[in-house]
Amino acid sequence: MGRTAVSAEDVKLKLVEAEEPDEHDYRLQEQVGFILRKAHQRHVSIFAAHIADLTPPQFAALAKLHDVGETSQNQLGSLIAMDAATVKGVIDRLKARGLVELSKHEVDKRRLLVNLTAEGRNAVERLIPIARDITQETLAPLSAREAAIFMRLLAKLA
Amino acid sequence: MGRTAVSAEDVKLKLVEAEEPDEHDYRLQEQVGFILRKAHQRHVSIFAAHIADLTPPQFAALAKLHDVGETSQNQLGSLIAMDAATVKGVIDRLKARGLVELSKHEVDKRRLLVNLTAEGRNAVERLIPIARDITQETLAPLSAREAAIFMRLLAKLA
DNA sequence: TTGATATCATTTGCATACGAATGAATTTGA
DNA sequence: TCAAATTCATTCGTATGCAAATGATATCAA
Repeated sequence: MGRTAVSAEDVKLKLVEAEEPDEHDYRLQEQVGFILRKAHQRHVSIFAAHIADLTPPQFAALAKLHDVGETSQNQLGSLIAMDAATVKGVIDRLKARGLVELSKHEVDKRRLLVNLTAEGRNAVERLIPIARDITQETLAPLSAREAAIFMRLLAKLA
Repeated sequence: MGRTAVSAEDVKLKLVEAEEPDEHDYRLQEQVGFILRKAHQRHVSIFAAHIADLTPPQFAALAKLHDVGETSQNQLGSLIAMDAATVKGVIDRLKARGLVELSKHEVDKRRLLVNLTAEGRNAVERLIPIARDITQETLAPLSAREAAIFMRLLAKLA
């Protein structure tokens, strides 16, 4: 058989077939959201291996309180990227363990002030060096140069 | 006053003071875990804005089932980085909505096979283009070049 | 001043996420 | 072969994480 006429139909069919892999071929493992979730999971796991009795959000609350001192619950939440409902649970648990204490704002009666207790302060100061190790271990798969680039780009995303 | 004797005590004191900022100055906002958590939060929020009736883990389960076909619940879990307890909840909810169906493995009676229903398959195929948009929007703060670098480094971390 | 808005906190409901314990079924190895 | 170890799935308990509704208080504006 020699040359055969190529109809518009054939061309269309060919194009559709060529598009098909692009259309259906969705690689979950390459999507940023999926990998972000896995990287976060890995970090939480490293954190737990070093600090067994606090979660990352709990430590974040303590570290931020250590940094800024007394604040309202909501204000603290916005400093550590937690909504009101979430921060309440975290603070409740820290309070139950004696690491923070709560008091009412004298002037604005809506506000609930949060403070580190002496024990909470000791805990943060003891844990900060360990937290640095956790950061290091999390970034360990990257060279120093790569880690610096990664942190810059990650910050742009967050 | 002219030159004063400098004791070993003074030098030590000076060193301790110099270390202090390094010791206590822990910048939560610069720690990889904290930013990773925020980046993940942002992604979930973008996802929810585009796909209101499924969560990222639910979509991950559907997309992976679409990719690999029938698998056991645990196997699916390992493919999408979910432990057995978590994947069970996700699959239960997808089943309740008619997007997946379950059956027993003929040979290995321990296994629970998971499959897309016709409705589930339609849903995934409809959503995949939207999921691509979500990936794009998540990476939008980065240039194409930066995004490529970021994905390479993120994959190393996860 | 007072009525509308906004802010702070709480509660409820739902959805991951994971450790630990348990039970059923399968595989391994002595 | 058969006891030990492993795998698959379920359940329980605890901890984020967020939307939505609610109540109390504060601020703003007409």
